[in-house]
Amino acid sequence: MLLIMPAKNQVNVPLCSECKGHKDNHLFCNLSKGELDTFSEDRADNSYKKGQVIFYEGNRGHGLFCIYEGKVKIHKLGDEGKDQIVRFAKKGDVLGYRSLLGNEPYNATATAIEDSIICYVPKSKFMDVLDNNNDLAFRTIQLLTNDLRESEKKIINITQKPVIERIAEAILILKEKFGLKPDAKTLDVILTRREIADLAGVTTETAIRTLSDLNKKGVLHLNGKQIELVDIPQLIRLANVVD
Amino acid sequence: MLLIMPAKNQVNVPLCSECKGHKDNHLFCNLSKGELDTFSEDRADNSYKKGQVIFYEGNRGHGLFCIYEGKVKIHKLGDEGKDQIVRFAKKGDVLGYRSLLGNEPYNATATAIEDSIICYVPKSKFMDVLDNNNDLAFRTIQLLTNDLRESEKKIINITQKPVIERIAEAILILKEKFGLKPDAKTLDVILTRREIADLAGVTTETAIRTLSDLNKKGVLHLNGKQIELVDIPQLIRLANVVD
DNA sequence: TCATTATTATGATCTAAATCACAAAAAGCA
DNA sequence: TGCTTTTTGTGATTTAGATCATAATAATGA
Repeated sequence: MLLIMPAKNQVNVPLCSECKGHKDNHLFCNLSKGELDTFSEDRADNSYKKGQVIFYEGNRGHGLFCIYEGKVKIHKLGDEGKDQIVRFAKKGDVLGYRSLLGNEPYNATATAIEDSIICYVPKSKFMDVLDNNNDLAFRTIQLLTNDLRESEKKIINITQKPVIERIAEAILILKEKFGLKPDAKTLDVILTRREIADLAGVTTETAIRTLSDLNKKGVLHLNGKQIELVDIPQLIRLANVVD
Repeated sequence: MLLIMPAKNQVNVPLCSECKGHKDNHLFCNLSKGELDTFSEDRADNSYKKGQVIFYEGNRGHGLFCIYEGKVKIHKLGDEGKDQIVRFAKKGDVLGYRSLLGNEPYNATATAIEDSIICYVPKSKFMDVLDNNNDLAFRTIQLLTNDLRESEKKIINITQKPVIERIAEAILILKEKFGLKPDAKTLDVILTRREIADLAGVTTETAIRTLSDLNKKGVLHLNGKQIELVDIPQLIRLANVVD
């Protein structure tokens, strides 16, 4: 039994109002400098090593997590050790808002999949701003509708698609979320085969075999944990994405 | 090919401000009489026969549906005719808010599973109220977090549980949503075996066999489409619900 | 009312993916 | 550095549930 303790070393993170993380249609993109400064006032900036848990399913949260640097998986543990990855989060993404807003325990566990720096903003600070900012409420609704759409799509995929299509789709989900390295081919994220299996909802062995299949077919090129997308159109055809 | 045309007969439905549908923590429970009256102004009250479609996945909505009377299934059609029921709605429930808020096409199809009367409120009326009512935004967020929690739970169930547990859970979901008849035993909803299969994510044959199993085991008593819950504790144990 | 279509039911067969079992390679650690 | 643990990889076997086939029953509608 390996005991992982969260590393609570303070690190150097700019003020929320100076942070480059929230641009485009980020949850916080329309907040005023003043509102963002409120967040910084009582903020804790923690660093997490790969494998460390940010929060556990079933526990209650009292604040919001915002990823300054790094990558995180959101996953639910079933009975008998099976794990299902629900979604990923990366730099700029906000975690834990759902449990905060619904005032309910975390519905899933968040674990760093690489060394990460994650800011924690206490509930009260966020709620104060939310109460007086309709745009923030709208953007929250937007985030939730996105998550819900993806979640419902996943249900269809898992019930109605054979393994090769689910693995293909898993690879495309990773491409969508984390993008490709400068070579424009290799996925910019490192996962174990087990994690890919947990994302696609299959066993590790099946994921390994299927990836190896896609490698033989020339759709992917596997280089250890590096996954190169050789034939993206074919990958899309295989994933047979409905929407 | 059977062509079902929506029945657009006007029926007698009270003003929104007089409607008994929104109590407890209903989405509209805290709206003022004035706000509710705005909804009535431009409302259309339509009746749908069992089997008729309220809206189709992929189409765009321009308003909100509120069920005055009846029951509805929300479902997604996969390729090759397979269908997955995502959730149900009944008297008082609001439909289509997600597509409205996210400004995106319907993510699923809504079909009446019994004769229903459903009110339609145009988008503008709803948005006008939402813009000036923070409580409504909060309640919307609440609805979304609930849906999302259920959806993610469904993913775990489908990937990690054997069929008997999924069917048991499906029956419990129906009990939760539609309750029992005055006899306190029989589910207060009529579904085909195929629909129960579509809810649990299995084939019709498997659903029939599994229900028949539960019947033999004395957990359920099947009487045509009437399902009597004989041993609820055992049903819960079987469903092995995680939360 | 009878004809047609949809639904329920059950048995036989098949198969995709899980499980089991073991070895090699890689990663982590003292 | 060598030692332990984790991860990857492949083959053999099993099995849950899908698929196929066919009949009986119930619902629908002209």
